[in-house]
Amino acid sequence: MATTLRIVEVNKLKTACSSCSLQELCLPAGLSSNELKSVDEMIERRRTVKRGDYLFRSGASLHSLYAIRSGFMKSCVLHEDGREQVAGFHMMGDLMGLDAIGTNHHLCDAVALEDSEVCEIPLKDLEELSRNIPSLQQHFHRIMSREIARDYGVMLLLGSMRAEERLAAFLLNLSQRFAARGYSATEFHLRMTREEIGSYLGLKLETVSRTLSHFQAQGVIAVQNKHLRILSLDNLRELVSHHSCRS
Amino acid sequence: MATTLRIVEVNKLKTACSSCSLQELCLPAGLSSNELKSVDEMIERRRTVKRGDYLFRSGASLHSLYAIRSGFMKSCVLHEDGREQVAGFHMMGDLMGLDAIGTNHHLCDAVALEDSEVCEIPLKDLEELSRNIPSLQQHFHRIMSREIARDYGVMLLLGSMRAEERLAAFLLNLSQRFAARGYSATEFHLRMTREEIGSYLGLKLETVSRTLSHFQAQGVIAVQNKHLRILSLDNLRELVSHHSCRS
DNA sequence: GCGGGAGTTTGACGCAGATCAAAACGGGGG
DNA sequence: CCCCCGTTTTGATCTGCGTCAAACTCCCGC
Repeated sequence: MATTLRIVEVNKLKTACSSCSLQELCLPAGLSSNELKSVDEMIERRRTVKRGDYLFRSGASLHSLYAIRSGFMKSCVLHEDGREQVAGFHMMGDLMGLDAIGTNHHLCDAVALEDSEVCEIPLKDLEELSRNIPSLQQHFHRIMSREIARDYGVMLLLGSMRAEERLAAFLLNLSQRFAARGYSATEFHLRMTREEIGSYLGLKLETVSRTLSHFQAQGVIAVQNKHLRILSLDNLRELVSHHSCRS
Repeated sequence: MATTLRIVEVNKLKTACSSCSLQELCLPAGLSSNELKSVDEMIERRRTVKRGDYLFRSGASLHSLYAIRSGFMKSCVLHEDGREQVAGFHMMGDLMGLDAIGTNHHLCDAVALEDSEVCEIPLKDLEELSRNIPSLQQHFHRIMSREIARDYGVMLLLGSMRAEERLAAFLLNLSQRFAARGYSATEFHLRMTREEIGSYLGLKLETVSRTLSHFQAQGVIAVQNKHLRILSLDNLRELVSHHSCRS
């Protein structure tokens, strides 16, 4: 009996927000331990998504938001004629599904780029809970707002940067996000293909490949297949703005 | 005395949500008349913004969100090197400032493209009120989510459409939004310059001008300066997808 | 009504990045 | 361990849109 109990406890611990290393990045950031418990109880279940599988599809009705616990995902917007565009790459601590609240239907696909784990957060419960916990409400609003801010950044990138700048900005963004999660800011695996990078950046895969080669020739980065090492963050930062602008 | 009272009442009526024609589009959509009254009391003040003036500037700290009551505005994201990009055009019923909640600082400029009136909504009050009125909370979330959805659409446009498609999509979007507000879907004034359209669409003003001329030559629209008439919504819709794709 | 500056149109030309093609690489499954 | 297919790299060529330039139009203030 005691043994059984302990096992249950351990299992709970393994997946509870209160023991999750992403606590401070994720939805429950800044909550008291009591509040954390409420959030914990709200999580419907943890779900694993195998590489290549869909977490949700465009058009599906919204059940829950998903907090990424581990892994790496992309979201793709679809155009009726079949064109698709990567709208974002998502990693641990990110919340997915925010675009679906407005219509109750997802308007992008979410696909795992490596085996991933997500926490399923029923929207209704989140709304109810955030009515009772002001700091949760506030943090949820901040998360949505940050997504809007991120999108503005992407619009700036797509609308007014040249290929080199886009790619440099993209690498810097990944670097920052890995660093914020305790990983190296200068050395990481690109989980996505060149084509997916290109789609996200509004470029063709050949251009992505050429530009990476070019950065390597300049000594700014070292790429070998999906493995990337940034040799000079400063040079990369310069590349984002100091190259012959076009507007 | 009675006269004075009546004048006050009339003034109040003129600006109260309960008598505002945008009720159903704006923040208080779907509220009971009692709830409407609470929202009304929350509005700090109405403010007018003259053409060319800033409603808020990038970097300024967030005080309030702004609901547009009348007029037309643009929001511009700034790049450190001076480049700027129009991130959106906003009209009556739209809520501005959502991007600032995440950091408490605005990250875009909001500029009036014609004399405009806005309702100032202190974020703190909105958060408090939406804790007590679930349908307000829900609608606020929907509004934020719709902004994210809109941004995804712009990303798709900037990342994978050619010039003609972008412009056609832009005109259709304006058309829908005017129609939703009770104006003509096929005839309206372009409040912004060709350069601003170009900035929003990731094109140069010359390309915007040429493309408009081209649409006119095809008989899809009639433009004269800022006055635009759509001759065939269907043709315009075809232009969005059916032109030689590039991905 | 007239002058001037901002906004728009149109043409000629150039270039960044798309497209086409083909070879090289790499890693997952049998 | 090897084979195969998806991914990546690199080169050659093409093209849509940017750039530069000049003329035209429309307001708005005087």
